[in-house]
Amino acid sequence: METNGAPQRLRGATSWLLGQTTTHAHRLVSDGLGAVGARRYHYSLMAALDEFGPASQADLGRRGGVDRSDVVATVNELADRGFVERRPDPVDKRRNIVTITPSGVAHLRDLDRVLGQAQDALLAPLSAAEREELRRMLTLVLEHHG
Amino acid sequence: METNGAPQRLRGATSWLLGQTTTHAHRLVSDGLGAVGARRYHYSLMAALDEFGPASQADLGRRGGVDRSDVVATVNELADRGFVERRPDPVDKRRNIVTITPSGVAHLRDLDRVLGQAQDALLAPLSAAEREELRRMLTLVLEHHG
DNA sequence: CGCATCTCAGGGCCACTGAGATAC
DNA sequence: CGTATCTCAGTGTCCCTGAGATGC
Repeated sequence: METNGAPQRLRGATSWLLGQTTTHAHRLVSDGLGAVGARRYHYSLMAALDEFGPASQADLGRRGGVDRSDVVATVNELADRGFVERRPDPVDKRRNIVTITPSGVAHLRDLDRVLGQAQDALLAPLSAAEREELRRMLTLVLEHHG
Repeated sequence: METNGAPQRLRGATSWLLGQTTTHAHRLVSDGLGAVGARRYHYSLMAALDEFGPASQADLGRRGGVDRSDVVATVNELADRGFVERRPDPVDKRRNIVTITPSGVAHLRDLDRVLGQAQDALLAPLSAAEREELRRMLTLVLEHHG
């Protein structure tokens, strides 16, 4: 990632800077998650389950920002490893209710630790105040487009 | 992109915010570029050519942050559309020298305009001072990891 | 009926790896 | 010899679309 020698056009473009920064973030996060056999979708879905409780796959995808189509495969993987359970909703037979297991909760805590480390590594050159300011600005942008 | 209802774990994680913001940036940029038949790699390589002049494909990839393998396909596409020329280096026969054409320069200006609009749309909720601060912090992070 | 859900198949972009041929 | 370049083939993640089957 040769950012120092990059063209001025790119170095001055915030959208490019965002992309490059996210590439670093992806690498740090994916490496960390990969070391415990996980991917980003795993974390998104388990975090949503942990915070909001059992949910249908459609709700799960909406809350975690994961596409309906990818929810299927991700829940398959999580269920294979015993981190979630998928069972039909007795009330609405279209739905599968997904529940996080105790083993899944433990795994989620591992992922929290891994992601915390990745984030510290990523934002190392920023002070605590700067990190908060960055978080605030990104949130502002997201809310504007949400 | 249901960011408002997302789990607190995600909303508070800068790496996730970065990813979400970049997703929006990607969409805006890709839509804009797609409307003129381009992709991000096209812009990276042509910007590098315009700023640094003709270069071998390896140098081009390093400057534009594009993998050696993707440079080949991208230069193919750009050459097919007449935006760059690829000819063997008479001095070092391993190399292909890639040159941007006048038509390529004109196309690059189109892309500049398109990307400027995309960036304005992305950063709409931020003041000029905030945008500069964001740019500064991202640059800081990139330099730290570069 | 319209609408939602789950599932499968597949595409597109981006980032990358490995290997081979060629030339320095 | 080791190193560098170009090219091709292929992998993996993420994000998305379309369509079918089922049930509300």
